[in-house]
Amino acid sequence: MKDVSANLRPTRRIDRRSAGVAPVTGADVYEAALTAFADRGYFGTSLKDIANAVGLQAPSLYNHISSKADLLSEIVLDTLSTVFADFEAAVAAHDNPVDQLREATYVYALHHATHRRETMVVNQDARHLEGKSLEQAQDMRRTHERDFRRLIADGIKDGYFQHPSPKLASFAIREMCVSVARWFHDQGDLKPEDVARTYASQALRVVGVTP
Amino acid sequence: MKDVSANLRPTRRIDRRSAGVAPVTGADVYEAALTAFADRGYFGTSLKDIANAVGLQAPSLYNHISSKADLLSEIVLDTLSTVFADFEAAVAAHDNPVDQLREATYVYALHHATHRRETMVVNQDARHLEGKSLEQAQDMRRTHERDFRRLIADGIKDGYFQHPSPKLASFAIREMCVSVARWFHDQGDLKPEDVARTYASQALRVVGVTP
DNA sequence: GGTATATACTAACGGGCGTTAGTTAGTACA
DNA sequence: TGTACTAACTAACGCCCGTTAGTATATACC
Repeated sequence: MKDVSANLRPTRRIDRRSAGVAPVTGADVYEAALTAFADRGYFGTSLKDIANAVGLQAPSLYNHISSKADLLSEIVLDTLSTVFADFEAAVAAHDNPVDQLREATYVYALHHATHRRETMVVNQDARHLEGKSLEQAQDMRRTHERDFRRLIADGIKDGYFQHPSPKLASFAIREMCVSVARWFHDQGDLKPEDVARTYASQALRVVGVTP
Repeated sequence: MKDVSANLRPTRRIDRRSAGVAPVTGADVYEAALTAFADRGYFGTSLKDIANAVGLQAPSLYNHISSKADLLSEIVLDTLSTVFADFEAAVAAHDNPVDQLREATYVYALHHATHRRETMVVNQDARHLEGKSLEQAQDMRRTHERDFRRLIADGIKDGYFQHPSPKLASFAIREMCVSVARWFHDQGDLKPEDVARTYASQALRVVGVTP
């Protein structure tokens, strides 16, 4: 590049370094990927999309990430482990199935309202993980599913709940919470806590508990 | 191609026409696309994947389809219009909100159990439609959503249901049905009708109706 | 002031994508 | 037997993808 007039031509793309702009961080990239993946899906998002969202050229992303797949697995595994930890804490905080289910549903619904993008990516794109990341994600999901169902099955067995099928009750309750991420919007009239409270009471209704 | 020994070399790909195999139909392609899209998503599926599934080379698909996008829009619009028609019929068949909601939930859950692939594609990939197809899909979805919510709102207003929010009740009921497509399997112990019946009664419980 | 490091850039690679063009094999019918 | 049509094939196009290589700029520290 010997063109000395380069810095005079306005058609030239500006170089982020010469523009006095703060450098992009790994967190910025993570954030942009989150938004893009949630919006258009993992395969519907290119690295160029993500780079443009943070004001970089695509190859510059590699100063912050190790691959596109790694970005996805970070999002999915972070989210799943948080969700699972929340569930365990909710159950441990109470000593009867009614309060345990109410609290577990509350934190599950709440998380899907307060972390819409993360949970949408988990539910849409976790299947596109590969290798060890996929296994880890599947393990966490299975464990959460098993424990949630067991909570309901025990509640039925001990007479707290009335329902013909722990399996169906568990799927229904969990999946109605999951879908909160699909329609909830912060600027609406409802606060995440309102939604979570209503969903917790819906969960109890599903298993036959009426206040 | 002047190689006269071509028909002697076993490494050569067989030509479907010379193999005495029945020709592929448009329905075959539709079916294969359905399975692939449901499994790996629209962007996760290549035309080569679909072609291989029916035993063709990718360009041969164009004897049966007009484009990949068209294949998606056909699946999505077919499914949405069926689902919406089912809902209308269910409501029209009864004259009180309790029976209407029970029936509407029953057919909605049933369709998600009996047409898993179709409904999964709708819910995962309808957003990737473009132009008029996207608008049509959004319109149908919005109408269904509005009518479902209105059914619940009216039921609350007239004292049949008890629930603080028609919006939340409607989302919860609809989305728990949608998710049936995600876990239901035909070879399990439950029949689609069993699941639908249980979900219908769960829906009534959500709005405070106890049998 | 010199050097190391982090962060950015451009150029380019190999590969897969959806799609089009042009050709060939089998079938139905005059 | 000749002709038209359907359904298949191969070849190839232009484009975008994720990623790597190599280079430049700004900053932090000695």
